[in-house]
Amino acid sequence: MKEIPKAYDSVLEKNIYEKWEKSGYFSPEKVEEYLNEKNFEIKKPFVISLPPPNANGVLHLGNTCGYSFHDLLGRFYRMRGYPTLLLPGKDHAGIQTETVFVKILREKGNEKKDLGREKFYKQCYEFCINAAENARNEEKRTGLSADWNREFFTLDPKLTSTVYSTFEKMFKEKLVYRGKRIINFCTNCSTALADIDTTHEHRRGIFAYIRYPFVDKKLGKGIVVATTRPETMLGDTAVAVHPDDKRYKKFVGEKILIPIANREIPIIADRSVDMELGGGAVKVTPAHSPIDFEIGLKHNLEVLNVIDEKGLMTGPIPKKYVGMETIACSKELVKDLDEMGLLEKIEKIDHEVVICERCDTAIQPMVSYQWFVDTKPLAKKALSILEKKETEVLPRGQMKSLQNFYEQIEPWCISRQLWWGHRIPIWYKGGKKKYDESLENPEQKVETEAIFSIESPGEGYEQETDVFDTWFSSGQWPFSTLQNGKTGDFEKYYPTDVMIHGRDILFWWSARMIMLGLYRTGNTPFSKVFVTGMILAPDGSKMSKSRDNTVSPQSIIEKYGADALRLWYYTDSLAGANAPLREEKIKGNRFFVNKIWNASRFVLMNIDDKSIDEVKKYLGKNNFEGEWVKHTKEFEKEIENYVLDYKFHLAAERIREFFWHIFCDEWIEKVKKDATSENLALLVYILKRTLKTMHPFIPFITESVWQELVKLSLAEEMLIIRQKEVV
RNA sequence: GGGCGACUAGCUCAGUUGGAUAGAGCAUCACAUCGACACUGUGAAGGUCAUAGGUUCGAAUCCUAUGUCGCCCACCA
Repeated sequence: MKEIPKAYDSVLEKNIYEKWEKSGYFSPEKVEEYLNEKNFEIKKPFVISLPPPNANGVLHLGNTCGYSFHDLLGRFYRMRGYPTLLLPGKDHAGIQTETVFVKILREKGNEKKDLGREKFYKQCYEFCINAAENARNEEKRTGLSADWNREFFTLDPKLTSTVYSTFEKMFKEKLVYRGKRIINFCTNCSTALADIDTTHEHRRGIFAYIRYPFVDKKLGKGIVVATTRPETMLGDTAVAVHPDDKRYKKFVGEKILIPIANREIPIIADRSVDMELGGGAVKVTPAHSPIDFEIGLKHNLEVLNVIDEKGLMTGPIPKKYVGMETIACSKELVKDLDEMGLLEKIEKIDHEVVICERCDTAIQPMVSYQWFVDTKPLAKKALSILEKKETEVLPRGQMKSLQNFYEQIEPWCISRQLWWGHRIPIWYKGGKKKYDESLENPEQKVETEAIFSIESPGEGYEQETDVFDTWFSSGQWPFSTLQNGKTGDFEKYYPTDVMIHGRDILFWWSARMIMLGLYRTGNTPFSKVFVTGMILAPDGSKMSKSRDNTVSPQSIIEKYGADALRLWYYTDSLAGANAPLREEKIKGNRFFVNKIWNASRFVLMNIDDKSIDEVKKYLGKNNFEGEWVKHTKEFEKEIENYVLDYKFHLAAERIREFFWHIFCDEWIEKVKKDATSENLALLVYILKRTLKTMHPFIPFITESVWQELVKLSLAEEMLIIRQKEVV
C-alpha cells in the first residue's frame, strides 16, 4: 500500500466532487432509484431551498457558512433513506447588481441611459449568467451536494410568472396599493427604499436655532425653532408646540412667518413635541421628515416638496436656492439668516442619521407615490404560525426578534426606481402622471386607472417603469422554484424542511418568505429556521470591502481544504455568538483531517497481500462485538441525536474527540502491538462505521478514504449514498 | 425609547432539564524524535464561571437587582 501518500492533499477534493456529480445522487429521484434497487425503505423527501447568493460576484464566508450546514443536513438525511433535494439558485440582487453593472459599463465608457432599458437589462442578464458560473464553482468547492439540474436564477421567466401572479392576487385583493407616503430615497442609488433597507449611523451635524417672526408683530419677536436640517425650512408648513407648554400655548392658532421663504404658516399644538428639546418649538416639514409627515396628516397640513430625487433644492422657493445641493443650501441659508439677525445660535451635535444599507448615502425622506404591500394581515398570520410552532426559529432569542418584527410591521414599499429587476406589471390609462394626480384629487373625476397586465393592454396605456424590491421575489423562493421546476415537484417537495441563513437577513428574508409562502400556498414554507452567527474579521469587526478586511472562502479552502473550513463553522458559527475568523482553528481542523487520512493509511498499510483475504473473511462475517464496537455504536447514536437537535457544535467536538483520542490514540495503538488479521478487520469495521458517521460533516476526506477502501474491495459504492443500515 | 443577547482559561467559545475534581480548540510550558501522522505522542500549567443578594441539601445553570459590552428595531426635530 506504499502508493498512499503520506499527507492528505485537499486538492483531491475536486476529484471527489466530480465523482459525486457523476453519480447523480444529488438528485432526489436518483436516490429514490437507488433505494428501490437495494430494497431500502424510501422515506419522505428531505428538502432545503438554498439561499441564492448574488449572481454578480464571488461568494463570501457567510455564504459558505450556510452551505456547510445545508450540506451537513442534506447528506445526513440522504444517507438515511430520505430522497434529498438541496435546491440551488442565484439572486439578481436588484440595487446591488445594478450598481455593480453600471460601474462596469462606465469603465468601458458606456452610460446606462445611453444603452436604454432593454439593452441594459439584456446585458446585465448576460453578465449575471456568466458570473453565476463562478459562484456555482465556488459552491461546489465547499462540497455542496445540490441538485444543479434544478438551479434557478431569480429573474428566470418562469419564476417571474409566479412573482407576477402573486402580485396580481394581491392587487385584486387590495393587499398592494399605490400610495403616497413618506419613503426613504437614496439619491445615490436613485431609488426608494423600504425602511429595512436603511440603517442608522452616528454622524456629526449641526443644530441650528432659527427665529421665525410672528406675522402679527404685536405678539412679540417670534418663536425660535431648532433644526438639524435648515434647508428643509423652505418646505415648512407649520410650527408645532406642545399643547401644555405655558410659553407657547397662547400662540397656538396664530400665524408665523418663515424667513427668506416669506410664507405664512400656522402654529399648531401637538403632543409629540418635546418641550425640553431645542426650546420646545419644532418646525414641521411634512415632505421631508417622517415624523413631520405624521404630524402633517393629523393636522391636515400641506405637503411641500422642496428637494428632488437628485437631492437638489426645488419647488416654490426663492430662486437663489433652486438647484442647490441640500448641504450647500443649508450653509447658504444659515449665512443669510445670520445676516438678518435671525440665527440665534448653532450647536455642533452628534446624531443618528438614516443611511442607505448599500452605499451609506444619507437618506432623503421624501413624499412620493410608490407601491406598497399591506403587510399587517400577512404578518398576523405569520405570527400565529410562530405561536403554533408550525415554524420554529432557532435559537429562541431570534424567534422573539421575529415576533417583535411582525408585531410592529409597517407597510412594505416594494417599488424601486431601477431597471434591474422584475418590472412591475401595471399599466396606467392615460399615463402614470395622470393616474397619480387622480389619486391626489380623488374628488375630481378623471378618466384613468391602473390595471394589472403583463403585456400592453392596448392604446393609451403607459407601462410602470419601476421594478419590484428584490425581496419581493426572493420572498417567494421556496415555492416559486418548486412550482416552476419539474412537474410534480411542488406537490412532492413543498413545504421544505428547514431554512438556514445568517442573522442579518432574518427580517428581510425569512420574515417575508413566511408571509408570502402562507399567502400563496397556505403553508408555511419551512418548519424550521436555523439562524447562524455572523462571520467577522479576525479583530471582530464586520468584513467589508470598504474596510478592506475581507477574506474569501476560496483563499481559506485553498490553504486548508473545504472540510477544515466546514468543521470550523460547525463549532464557531453559532447564532447569538459572532464568529471572528480564526485561521489557527481552521488550521487545527486541517490537522484533524490529515489525522483521519493517516489513521486510515496505517490500517491499510498493515493489511498486506497475504492477510487481505483473511481480513475480508472477517468483514464478511460481520459479527464484530465487544467494548470497542459498543462504544462506536454509542458514538454514532450521540452524533445522530446532536444533529437531530441542531447541536452541530457538540457533534463536531465529539467527532474529533472520538476519532482522534479514542480510535487513534487508544485503539490503533493497541492493535499496533497485536496486528492480527482479526484485529485489523475490526479496525476496518470501526473505521467504516466512523467514516459514515463523519461524512455529513467532512464529506471530502471521508469519501477519499472510503474510495481507498473500495480499491482494496474492503468497501463498496460511494459514501455519499451509503445507507446507515449497511456497513 | 423598545427588543434580543452576551459576560466561564491568554484568545474563540462549549457546558442539554440545577448534581461529584467546570470542558474543547488554538496559544503556552516540559519531555519524547521521524516506527500511520511532527499536520505527532505523553504530560503540565492556566478559571472567586461580571458583581451583589435570593431560592435550594446542592447554583456557571433558576429568581431579583447592578454593572459592562454587543446586535436589532424606532420619527428625537
